[in-house]
Amino acid sequence: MIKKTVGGNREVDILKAAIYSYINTAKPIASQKLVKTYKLNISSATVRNILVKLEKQGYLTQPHTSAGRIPTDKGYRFYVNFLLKTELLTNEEKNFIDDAYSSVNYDIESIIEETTKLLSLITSYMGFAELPRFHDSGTFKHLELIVLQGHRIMIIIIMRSGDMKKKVVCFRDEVSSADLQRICAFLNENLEGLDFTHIRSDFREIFKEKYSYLDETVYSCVIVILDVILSFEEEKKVFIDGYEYLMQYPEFSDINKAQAMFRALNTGYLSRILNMPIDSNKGIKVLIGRETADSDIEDCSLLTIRYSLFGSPMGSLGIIGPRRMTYSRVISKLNYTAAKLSDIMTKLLLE
Amino acid sequence: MIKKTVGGNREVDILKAAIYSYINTAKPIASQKLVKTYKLNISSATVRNILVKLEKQGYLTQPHTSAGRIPTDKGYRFYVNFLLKTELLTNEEKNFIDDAYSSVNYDIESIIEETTKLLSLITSYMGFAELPRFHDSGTFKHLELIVLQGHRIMIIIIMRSGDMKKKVVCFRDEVSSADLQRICAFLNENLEGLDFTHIRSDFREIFKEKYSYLDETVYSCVIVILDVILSFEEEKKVFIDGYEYLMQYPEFSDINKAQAMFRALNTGYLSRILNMPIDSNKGIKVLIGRETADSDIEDCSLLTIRYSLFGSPMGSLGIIGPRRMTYSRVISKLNYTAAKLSDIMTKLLLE
DNA sequence: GTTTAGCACTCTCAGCTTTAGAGTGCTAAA
DNA sequence: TTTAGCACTCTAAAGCTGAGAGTGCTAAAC
Repeated sequence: MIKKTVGGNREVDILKAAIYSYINTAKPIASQKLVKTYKLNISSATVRNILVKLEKQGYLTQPHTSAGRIPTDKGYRFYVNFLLKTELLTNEEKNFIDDAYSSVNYDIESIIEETTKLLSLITSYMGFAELPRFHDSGTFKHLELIVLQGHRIMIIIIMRSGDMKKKVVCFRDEVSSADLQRICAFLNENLEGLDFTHIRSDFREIFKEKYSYLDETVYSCVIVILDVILSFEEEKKVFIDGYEYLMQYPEFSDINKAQAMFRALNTGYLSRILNMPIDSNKGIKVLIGRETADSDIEDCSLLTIRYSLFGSPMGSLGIIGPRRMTYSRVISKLNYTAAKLSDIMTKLLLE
Repeated sequence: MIKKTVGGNREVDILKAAIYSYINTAKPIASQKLVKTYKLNISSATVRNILVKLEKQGYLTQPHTSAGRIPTDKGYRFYVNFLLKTELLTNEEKNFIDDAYSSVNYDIESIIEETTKLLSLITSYMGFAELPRFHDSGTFKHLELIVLQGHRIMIIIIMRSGDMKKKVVCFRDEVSSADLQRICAFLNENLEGLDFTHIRSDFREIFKEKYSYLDETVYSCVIVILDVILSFEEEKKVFIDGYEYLMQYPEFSDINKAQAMFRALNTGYLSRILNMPIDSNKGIKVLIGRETADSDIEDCSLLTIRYSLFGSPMGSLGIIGPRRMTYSRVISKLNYTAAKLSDIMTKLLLE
């Protein structure tokens, strides 16, 4: 942490100004420019002395000897942690986001997909969002079993939210069509309206005790289906949009960097990141440069925030952009979008 | 068409060699290089004379006065139409494609998505594929109606193939839950096993006559649902994969071109193209450069081919790459992949 | 009539030099 | 502690140069 000098936090002000300037111009900032642009009442020589100090402390660096300064990861981190001012969205900006959701239909997948488009549109970075994981509020609606070739059964699960998933399983023993119909009817009757927690802890356990007398094939078939239903709780799919936006930034005019980034995103980088626990309690998690822990995207920053249903977090959304990012604007927009999405999704599930 | 000179089609040979060389090197080809590389038994001066002729006819062009020749759109077109030799796939290549499909599950959407990945992997270009449109062979399996907020009803349609679609509609008048249940049961009972053709021409018409006495609300509700079912026949979704591949080609080292291309692909270019009728009866449709009719991708070529179910075409797949493309290799691979996909999909629908 | 050798000409590309100017770090004085 | 002054460093753009790749033309050869 930077020590505040007596009579004001001049060093911090200069660091802030330097980072702010670099974010907006992508050009190293010089001592004299700092003085002029930010009307500092000190000479450029003094600023230079301070810049040397900040550089020694690791907040700034120089691309080459006689150039201005640019922020390091540590600099951005300090900026994000301590210097960021909350930037309020204008009414237009809010309306724009609201409008995007006003015409959305009641299909969770398309809402999430729409969200990624919206995110990249309003931030000009790449937007992403994952499908909700229904912890406790995903309520079972309907099961459909479809017989495919061989022993394969397609299990279709429809949630009350309108969300649905399908999976093909293959039973060891062939289950008769009549048995399947009975199993399907039985499960539909008993699971309707239950959520994951109840299906797991109540229904599944009770079934194990109560129905163990059943034919082995049928019994294990039901257990498999139940496990498939419950497995959806874990499953995630991440939508990404806005590949074209990132290329407008000078840091990606190097085609190799752009390519490396795409490669990382295509090999599941986001899923890995989103699966990590969110330790920050500030809502938004910020990964800057090397903090992304992937050399392919170390020139990027990644911001994620949870959206929630009925107040409990269900999934993440966020953006990826150049490390030099308009953090405060993006953070405000992410906050607003996440809140809006949470709102929409919650309403959607309240039939 | 190029006039064949007496005693052999030397001009055609040279055009072919020039295009072939440019495809493989991305560098303008010179008269002397042509003689040496392709062991032509004529002098470079003669070749130059021929090159001038070919240039006058519009098949070749020069980037600048004292450079070698590169093919024009017309040149590529001639190459593709008349000079292409069918290139057989090696066993390894075939096995690779087969393997990709061997582990696929029985979900149409994921098969198509997998196909796009496969296409970009085997061609090193961008792969795309659209979901099948069930013309006549899409068979209805099950309908589910879910009441959402207000007058909104989510219509879920499951096809016998395991494919499903959902749509939210809003009726003018509120339909009672009991009525909906009755409608749902009625339709499930009567539509099961019917395909689009029969639903449209037989069931829908007969229903109109036979059930016109019904309550106006219920009657129009059924018609709406039927129309939703039938509308799925038209609906398409195009999957794209392999953004990262295209950047390796020198023609896209210009970041603006890469960006323009992504922009075009993100604004529905592919859907527009795929909706156009396929006039060629050769199976593969090739659009070269300007033929793509979009200035954002005029440096690309686009190859599409239909895949089919039970022999009738159901959707398209293809690739987008630089205009300078290894056409014969790609065409073989597309042919094989489309055949394989048709095979898999057809088997999948044969319950 | 066609082909070819020969040659002057054109154009690019990579490398080099030059120059302007942006910006620094240091020093010594305020 | 701050600042003016200045020498120094480095970049980026512009201009220059020579090598070489390749052409088109011409006149002779086949």
